[in-house]
Amino acid sequence: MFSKSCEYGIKATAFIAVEGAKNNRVSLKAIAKAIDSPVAFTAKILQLLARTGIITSVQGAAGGFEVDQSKIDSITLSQIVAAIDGENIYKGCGLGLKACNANKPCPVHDKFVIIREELKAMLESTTVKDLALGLKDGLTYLKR
Amino acid sequence: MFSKSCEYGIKATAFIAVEGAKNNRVSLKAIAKAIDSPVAFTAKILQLLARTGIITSVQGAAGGFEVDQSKIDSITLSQIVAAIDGENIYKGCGLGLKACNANKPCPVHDKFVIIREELKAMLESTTVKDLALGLKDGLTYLKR
DNA sequence: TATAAATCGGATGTTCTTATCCTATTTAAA
DNA sequence: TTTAAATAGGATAAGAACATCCGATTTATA
Repeated sequence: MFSKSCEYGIKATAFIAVEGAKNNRVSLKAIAKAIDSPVAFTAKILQLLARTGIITSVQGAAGGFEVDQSKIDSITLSQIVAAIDGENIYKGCGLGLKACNANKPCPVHDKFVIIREELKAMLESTTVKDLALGLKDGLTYLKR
Repeated sequence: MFSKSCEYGIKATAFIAVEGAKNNRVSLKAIAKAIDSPVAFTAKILQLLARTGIITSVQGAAGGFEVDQSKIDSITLSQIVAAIDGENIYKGCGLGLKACNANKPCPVHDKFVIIREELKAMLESTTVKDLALGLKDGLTYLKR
């Protein structure tokens, strides 16, 4: 469904948010360990998320990554996915046709419209806070 | 959502079904032209679909591809997708975790279960006949 | 029976995603 | 002010997906 980059990005953001709630700034290494991802590759994704403003990076010794605690209610899964994979997952045609729309539908258009609308609604209504809540309480997991 | 191979496979099957309803056996070239896909690459996908039994291939002069008209009601989108992309789209975890399930859910598990169930239901309930109907009547399109 | 049209399938090439490596820069703290 | 710990980011490598090439095989038809 999502690219591996995107999966890492979602997990990383969730982890950073949880630790942030405990006032812990987390390092790249700690993130990669927590979400079981390759360190250097994860760095690229974190840089991208930082440039997009979804997370904040702090350079230098004792540096690391944070998510603005005042924003965890407004940053959505949709924004993370858009930053990494683009919006094609829930906007593009199910058969990859550029000209596909209600006026010139592909054979699966009507069937996919419903799914994609729901996917979009779900991504837009799920916040970083939502992701973090279960994690914080140990109800959900990030590994394997 | 699907791989490019899968998109070609779905389009090709739909096209073959429509022509089959008119008693036309279609060649690789004709298929690639109709669905605007690379010829040799499309050949591989058609071979795969033929091996899986979703379509039938006829070798030699005047050969080509067909779909058994008695099966167009029972062959589903789900089967085409499974043959080409596997079942991970609607079975796998949204974050790519192998151990993710209701007992050990990832942070997006509950949100995705609903979407994936609907996607699965949609793919399983959409038959080749469904795909072909709109095309036959010129209501849906395969190109661009 | 020879020919031409078609699929089959192995080998190879290209492009994109994923992953690694290494150096530069930043910054807290000794 | 030096050191060490950390992110930034360019360069490169490995792997998978996408695509092409070409010879082998099959088969209808002239």
